[in-house]
Amino acid sequence: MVRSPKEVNKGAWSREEDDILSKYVVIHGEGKWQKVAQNAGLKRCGKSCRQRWLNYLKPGIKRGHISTDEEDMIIRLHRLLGNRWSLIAKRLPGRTDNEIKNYWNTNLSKKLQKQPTSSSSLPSPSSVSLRHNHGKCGHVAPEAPKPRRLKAVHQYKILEKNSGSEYDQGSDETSIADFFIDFDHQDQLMVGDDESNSKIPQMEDHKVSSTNSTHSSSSPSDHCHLLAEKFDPQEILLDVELKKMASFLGLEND
DNA sequence: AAGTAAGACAACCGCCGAGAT
DNA sequence: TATCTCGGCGGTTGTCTTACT
Repeated sequence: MVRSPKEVNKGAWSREEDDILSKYVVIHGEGKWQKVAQNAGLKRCGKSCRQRWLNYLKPGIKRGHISTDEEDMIIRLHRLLGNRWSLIAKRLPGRTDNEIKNYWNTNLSKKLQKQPTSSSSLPSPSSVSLRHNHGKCGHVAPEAPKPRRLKAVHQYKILEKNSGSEYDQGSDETSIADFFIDFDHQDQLMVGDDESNSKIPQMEDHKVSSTNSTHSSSSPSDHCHLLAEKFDPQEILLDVELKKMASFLGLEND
């Protein structure tokens, strides 16, 4: 019998698999997911292991019942950031991008669509539309520019070339939409991670220890601090833009 | 009670960037 | 410098559950 050398399980994870993965990661730590899958004896691809761990098994993950506070936060952040679920998730300790994404697609997008188009009708960076296949839930409109991860370093280099002048001259008039299309907030928002980033309000009611434990303060963070310094003028600008946007959206009180 | 539609969510897929070699 | 590998991300799909007829 000829069998493919790699037998890979698909579909729902069993409790046994969860146990194996949890124990392995607790002992050996995260990372090298391909090896995790191999060494732990899981017939799963590395990606699958990573996703399972990050979304369900990792300590500190909150599941179910998204509070109104959290919901409100998701809505606001989505207005600002679009479908940047990972970024949004960073603002909601214990929540995963996948969960927020699902929650948005199944609940919030519809809820917002039902709402009158007065205050909350500003097209978000990636405007909400009905899912096309079954008309089930909202997704990015086909014509909307796909949110793509851009390179912070790239932006930083551009800024450096222009001595930071590109964005502090006349950019006040830049439309919010253009701003989102031309300039990606994500990486700047990520700079300095949660603790140092206060451009967007963060849920205060929980401090999840795991977020601290995963925050390495070695060389990568040095790099981040460096970037944060380089980005300073822009961060100020970002703050201004966010305030403008908040004002535009009637969210000044944030 | 059975069948069907809609909802909810877990998981997969493909793309991309960063780092290693 | 080019290529490869890994990890991260967002979009999409599959499946199970619930509501409705």
